[in-house]
Amino acid sequence: METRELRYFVAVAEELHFGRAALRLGMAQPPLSRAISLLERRLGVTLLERTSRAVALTEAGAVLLREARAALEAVEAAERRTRRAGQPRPGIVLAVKAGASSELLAKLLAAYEAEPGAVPVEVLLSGIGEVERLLRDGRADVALLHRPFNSVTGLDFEDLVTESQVLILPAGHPLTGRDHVRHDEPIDLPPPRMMRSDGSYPDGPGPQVRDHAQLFQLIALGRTYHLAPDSARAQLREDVTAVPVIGAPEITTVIAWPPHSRSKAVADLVRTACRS
Amino acid sequence: METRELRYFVAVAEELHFGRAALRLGMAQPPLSRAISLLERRLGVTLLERTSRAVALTEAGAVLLREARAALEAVEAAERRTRRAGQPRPGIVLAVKAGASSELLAKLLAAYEAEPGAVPVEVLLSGIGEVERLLRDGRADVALLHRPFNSVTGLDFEDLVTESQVLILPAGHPLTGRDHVRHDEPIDLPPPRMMRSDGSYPDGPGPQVRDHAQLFQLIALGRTYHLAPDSARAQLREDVTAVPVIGAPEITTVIAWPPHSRSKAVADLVRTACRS
DNA sequence: CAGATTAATACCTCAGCGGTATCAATGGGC
DNA sequence: GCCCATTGATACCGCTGAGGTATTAATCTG
Repeated sequence: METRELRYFVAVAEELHFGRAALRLGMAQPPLSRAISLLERRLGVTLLERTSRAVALTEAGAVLLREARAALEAVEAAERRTRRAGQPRPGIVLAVKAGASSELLAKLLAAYEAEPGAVPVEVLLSGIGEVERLLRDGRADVALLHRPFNSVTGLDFEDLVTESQVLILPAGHPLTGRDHVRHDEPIDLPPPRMMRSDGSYPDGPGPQVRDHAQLFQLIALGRTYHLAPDSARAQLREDVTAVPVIGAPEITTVIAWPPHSRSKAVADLVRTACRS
Repeated sequence: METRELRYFVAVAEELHFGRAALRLGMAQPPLSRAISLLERRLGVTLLERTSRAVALTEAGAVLLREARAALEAVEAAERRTRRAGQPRPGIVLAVKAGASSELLAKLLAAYEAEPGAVPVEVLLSGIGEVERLLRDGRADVALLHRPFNSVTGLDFEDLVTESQVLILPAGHPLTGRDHVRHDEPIDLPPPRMMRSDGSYPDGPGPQVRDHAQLFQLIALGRTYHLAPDSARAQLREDVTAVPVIGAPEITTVIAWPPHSRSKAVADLVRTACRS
């Protein structure tokens, strides 16, 4: 199977419409139809159930959609990482969830840069829930993220620090008088609805949130709240307040990397991180 | 990048010889040379350092070799899993290290088959160190393996049972009189040299071993020893003996699966395994 | 220095990929 | 119930580009 075929199939499977998929791929509909049916013939499997009015995925088609996405990400990753490695002075890209502990990051970078053989580290501040994708598709080589919030599925990782959680509330909120809240206490604010990596938002009450700046703005305006690791207190704005939460699962900051890409630079950075 | 280009590059990078690589790919040498240099031009990166006598990988070439192998495995996995899913009665393939606990396996299979909606499970007994590869390239959907012996790098897994280790020795060996040995005690036999997945063997003393049957044969002959989980005692031959080891790391049998492929059947099997 | 080895270049052929025109099937509106 | 819009499939054509053969250029060896 060629990546071209996979790209075609993913487009059709996502659009469930040959015309729109062809448009998205910048080609005409007939060759796309032909390519898909050729793919089906070669695999010996029906991927799409089509009537002349509608297209639906078969069971096998759903499997291929999942697998093809993963495979295409791996190919993209190969391309990106090779391009980076070919640069005159290749560095590594460290993805960090915007809003993660900046002291930890600063300490890590300082410690690594003091290492012999350190290469330039480009820090990529990434949006909510985007870090895993960056690692998988090769835009980043290594990342700091938070368990259990971020999924480390398919990644290698080492624990760095474990912290308790704090509840971040508007200044002057009734709960800010308390010295702690229990994790199961009801809060009279709706939870934020964080943007997913595909740009959609979960359903429910509460404001839609695209990034951390917006989140804190909304907290300050009294529209929502947020749970964060304890270290976030150091970088809070004046108009929001943190209250420790007891009974909530602890948050572990981990350093993660894609399983097979253990370049020396990544290995060094990981080792440095684990020592400090 | 197309998978064809990746296959070409991997062949050249492994052979470090355009002629042999072309032979392996079933094509002539000139179009292969051209394809590789076109790939380099498109990536804007030199992948191979060639003189008219020899070919060597550049730094970037080494990166692409690693990444391309992973990407090609993902594409192969997509193809295999889709083919399987398109079968009239698609089942799942469970890879088990030959020599792993057969009681656990039997119990798991029995429990799963009693589940509503269970699909046929094909058990694939696989060689030493081969299980991870089977999962990654789509020949298996889920596997039983042993931490920390098998690496679960890039896989999702759940712990099943944890056991202590036993030392497996020829019947009549002096240590078999003892009721335990310490993990750091010297043994007057050489360790077995297990075949690696690429067919090579580690250096050192001790016999080369291809599979478990051969291993136990060699133990019975007094040529080597073996460390195994406690449950292995149930399936020992008459002519070998197990002695508990104390102080050694425990062996955990885990059920593992590739991170993104959570089909319902795999999820059911995993849930069943964790409950029992 | 001659010959062997090996990658690159020149040139040719044709498979197959994509485009346009059209058909066939289906569902909705009146 | 009939017509038309919608949508995927088919037919056919043109051209890009992948692969083959012949040859050259460069380098190592005896």
